[in-house]
Amino acid sequence: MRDDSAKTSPDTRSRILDAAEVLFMENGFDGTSMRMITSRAEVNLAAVNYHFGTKELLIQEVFRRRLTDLNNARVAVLDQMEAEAGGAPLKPSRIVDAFFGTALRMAADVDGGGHTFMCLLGRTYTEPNEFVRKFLAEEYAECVERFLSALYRALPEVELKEILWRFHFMTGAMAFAISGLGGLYELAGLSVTDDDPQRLLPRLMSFLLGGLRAPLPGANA
Amino acid sequence: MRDDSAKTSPDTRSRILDAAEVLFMENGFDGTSMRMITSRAEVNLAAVNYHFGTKELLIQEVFRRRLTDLNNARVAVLDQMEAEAGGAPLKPSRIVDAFFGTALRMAADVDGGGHTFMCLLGRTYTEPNEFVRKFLAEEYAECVERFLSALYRALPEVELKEILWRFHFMTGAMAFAISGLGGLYELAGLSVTDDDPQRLLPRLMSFLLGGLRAPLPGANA
DNA sequence: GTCTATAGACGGATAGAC
DNA sequence: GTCTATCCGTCTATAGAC
Repeated sequence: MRDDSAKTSPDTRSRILDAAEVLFMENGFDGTSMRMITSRAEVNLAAVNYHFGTKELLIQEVFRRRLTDLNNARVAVLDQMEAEAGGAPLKPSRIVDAFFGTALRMAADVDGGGHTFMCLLGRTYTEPNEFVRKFLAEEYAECVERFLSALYRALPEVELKEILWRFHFMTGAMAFAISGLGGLYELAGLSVTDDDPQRLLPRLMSFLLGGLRAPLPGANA
Repeated sequence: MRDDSAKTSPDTRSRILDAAEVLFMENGFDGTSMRMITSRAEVNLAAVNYHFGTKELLIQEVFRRRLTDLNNARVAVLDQMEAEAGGAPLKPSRIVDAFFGTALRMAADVDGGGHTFMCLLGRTYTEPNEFVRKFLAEEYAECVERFLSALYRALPEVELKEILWRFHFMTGAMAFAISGLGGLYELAGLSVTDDDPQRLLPRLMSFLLGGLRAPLPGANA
């Protein structure tokens, strides 16, 4: 998996990452102590610092491990579609699916931890912690730029700034779709969580596309 | 303001709440210590426990102080519209504006702290902390129920469960509109934050309405 | 690589004088 | 109501034996 020259025991390292992922998702970064992580992973406390150095670096690695794959997968789908289209603009629905659908399909993988990770990611989007922010921005930069310009070619009548905003709104809707506070409705006798996960993707997709293609707000002020 | 029998100095109490609001927004609950709060508020450390008891109760009061007003304002607008309509269903756009527009107008109040609070709220939506969750659910219950049934009457051809989901997605988009990770695009030479705040409301509104009225996902499986 | 033990700072909460 | 001083627990990180 990794080509570090120092071939560490993959077991300990991965168990730490898996435990940290779950606990960060459930309790946040500050709400999760090294001791909680090591006791869940059943490794020694000092092992974390041995393998990752500091808590901050551990957090980074929790993200990097999955985010690299996710964004590579997104770009790969986009590459493929653009190659097939041969210069013609793509349909917005296919671009949206390549970005948000890929993430949602990762979130559907409950056993492999994809679901946990996407919950964590959704939560982290609104965490203004400085260093996490910086790190995510770097990890996302390439991928986001590719998708924004694909959308701009697909919707030439829409200003780039408008597309940026709508991409932002779509990200928020997706974050909530995965990790949002479903419990808000429980008191109304309703629930959003005990639903067939298979239907989430089409539900979200039609919402996102409706929003993306909505009439533009009133003329330039 | 408050009719507690113990008439405490309003100054100290409010200064603590104001300081806590900002710091919770910037650093989260676990990332904010009592000492950070009291030193920002320029009050004594023991004053927090004197006025609020525990940190948890302080957190609750930070939310309760503004959320009660916000949700009352939302319901008041809805009441007014329903009274004028005299039994006829309302336009979805007016319902959406009553709920999300009211929040966004609160978020436009930067000096009075409304902006800070809405950022905090957006962040807290994805904070799975058990007791905050419970508290928010109770605070929201009445208001959300009112708006969901108003939407259901306005869109009788849409299943209630579908409306619930779309309300959820809309909430996510709004949370990001206010407090989301705008910095994700900065590396692409773009920005979503240095924009005219006056234009946010119409931008978000057309996106939300586009999503709400989007064609329903494929037939029942 | 893995362990024990501990340093050293900081957390929430409180006792008790004024 | 406001203050100082302090209890006591937990935190991250590291030193050093094995």
